[in-house]
Amino acid sequence: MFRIGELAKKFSINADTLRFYEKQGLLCPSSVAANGYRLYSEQEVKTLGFILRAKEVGFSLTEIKSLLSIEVDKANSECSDVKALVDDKLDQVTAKIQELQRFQRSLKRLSNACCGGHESAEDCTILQALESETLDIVPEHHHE
Amino acid sequence: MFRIGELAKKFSINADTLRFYEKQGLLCPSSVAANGYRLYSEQEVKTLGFILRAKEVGFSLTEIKSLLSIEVDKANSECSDVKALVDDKLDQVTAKIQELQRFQRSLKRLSNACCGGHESAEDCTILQALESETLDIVPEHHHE
DNA sequence: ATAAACCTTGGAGTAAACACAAAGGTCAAG
DNA sequence: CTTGACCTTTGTGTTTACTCCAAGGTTTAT
Repeated sequence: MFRIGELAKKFSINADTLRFYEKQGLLCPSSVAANGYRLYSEQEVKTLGFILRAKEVGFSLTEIKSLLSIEVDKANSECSDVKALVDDKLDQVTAKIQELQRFQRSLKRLSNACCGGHESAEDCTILQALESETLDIVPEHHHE
Repeated sequence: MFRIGELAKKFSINADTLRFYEKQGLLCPSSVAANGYRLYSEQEVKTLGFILRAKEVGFSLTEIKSLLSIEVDKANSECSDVKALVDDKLDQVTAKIQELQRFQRSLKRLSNACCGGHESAEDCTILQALESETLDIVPEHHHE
């Protein structure tokens, strides 16, 4: 059995995080000692590993709670339940990537259009684009 | 001159958002009427457009504040200042995309390994992978 | 005169995932 | 017997970008 600090150290996380997960209903100690200390068994070690791996692939704590509720009651759950959670997450992640890629394209376009030198920002193409209603790059204009 | 509700409507945003931007130091009304109503001029219309376009390319309000402080003092700023903000943002966005793509790859791997059918979750490859210390897909095991 | 549709300020609430601080109990070592 | 390293609970703070609410003043239309 592990005390909270031991379990935390084992996974390089904060003991507060374990208390937080407990409050969120993700990971409860298997027992509590007479002195009030939380005690965790090998089962909780496994579950915590599960939680942290689920985090590694992008699941939120709420989603992990859903995964865990299936995990503890596998017999009454179906593959499709699990896969649905993964596929929902996949859709979310894909949508977010697409949004960020739009940002990335726009930012690259702005960056490439700008000389980035010590010239005055008065003629900066980036600022001009942000001023333009269409976010367009204004063609270079040479002063005579 | 526009009252707050008029300006909000013009840009399809909430009047509360304009008050919020004001509190954040992004957009102040050009004057206040005798009755206390905020009044916005064409200049603020332009600035609000600038703010919203900067948001469209992914800038946070804090970053937009930096952009605006350059925008209002172009003469004493350089292209390099503006480009640095864009390039910093580009790096952030790129890093975030990479993180999400790692999630995406893992999630796809999990999804593809799972039958997603009405089989019991007891043999679900997704759960097995999350249980495995290495997040590996466990090869299919047929019961005899 | 009154109702609707504005406007004001101030402050609270939301999500996410913790980190941290305060005040105090517990335990092993020296 | 005291020190230090644990542990407990409770509650607050962080970040971002709003959104909403309450209580009240103003304006416009009928």
